[in-house]
Amino acid sequence: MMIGEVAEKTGFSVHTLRYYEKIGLLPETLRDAGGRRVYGPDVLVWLEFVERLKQIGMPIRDRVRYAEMRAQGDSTISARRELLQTYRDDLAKRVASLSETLDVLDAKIATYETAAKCNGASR
Amino acid sequence: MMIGEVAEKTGFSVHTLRYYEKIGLLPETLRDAGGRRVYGPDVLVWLEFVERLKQIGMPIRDRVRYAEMRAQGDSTISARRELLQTYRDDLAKRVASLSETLDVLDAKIATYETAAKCNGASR
DNA sequence: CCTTGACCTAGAGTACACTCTATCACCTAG
DNA sequence: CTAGGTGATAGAGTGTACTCTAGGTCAAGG
Repeated sequence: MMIGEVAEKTGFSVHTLRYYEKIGLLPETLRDAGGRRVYGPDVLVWLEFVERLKQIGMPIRDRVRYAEMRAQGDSTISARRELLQTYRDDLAKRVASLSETLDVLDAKIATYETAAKCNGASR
Repeated sequence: MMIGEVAEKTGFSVHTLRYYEKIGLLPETLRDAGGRRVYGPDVLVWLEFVERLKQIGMPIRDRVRYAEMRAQGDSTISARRELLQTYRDDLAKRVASLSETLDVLDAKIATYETAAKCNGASR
């Protein structure tokens, strides 16, 4: 796979993919004779996971840290577990809080609908 | 209430509160004889809601837009409802996706624990 | 051959949302 | 009456995470 295809499949832009490689979030890839990056299919799985880490609000620095540990192999497993655990617990709280906000929004929207109806009826 | 007290009660910094006023996210407040802002208790309720809008990822521009509509009164109710509805629907999707990610993380953490145990047993 | 399009690098620029600095005014307690 | 704390303004600076530009290489199709 060339970089354009990876971009298309993952939703990251070509620029972003090169940027991710530069900061160490993606491993350095093989190059073809012309110096162009050639990716294996594994990168898609990894990028999908990175996208998840991004969506839970893990800052890029920690994503890089995680990527570096992953590259170092099994010796970093417990550190990786701890890192994920921290974000997992945080995420659980955030999901709870967001669910609550969902209810608040629904209530607010409901009052707006009532208000609109009353206006409509009275005029 | 002076600005410091509002900051303490809401968790926003004094700087941020003044910034919010400048961009229109907070209404201009009354001032005392010395030119200092004097807030009523309502501002706490509003700021709590603003905080929620922030946490669901509404960009500050839309928060300001919402604040401006609110200040304009009842004529903007349906526009406000629409704006909230958009973010509500988005939020519902995000909550679902984050719950999924929570499962992914739990699974990952579980495999790390298994890996650690196996290593531990073999050594 | 030459154009088109995908790729390359290094590095500058952007958007967002604050966050801080410098410098000043005012009030209260010691 | 002065020191400390809180308030004020305008505007500069920061951190995060991209995003884009300039200037170039390379392979394939017309």
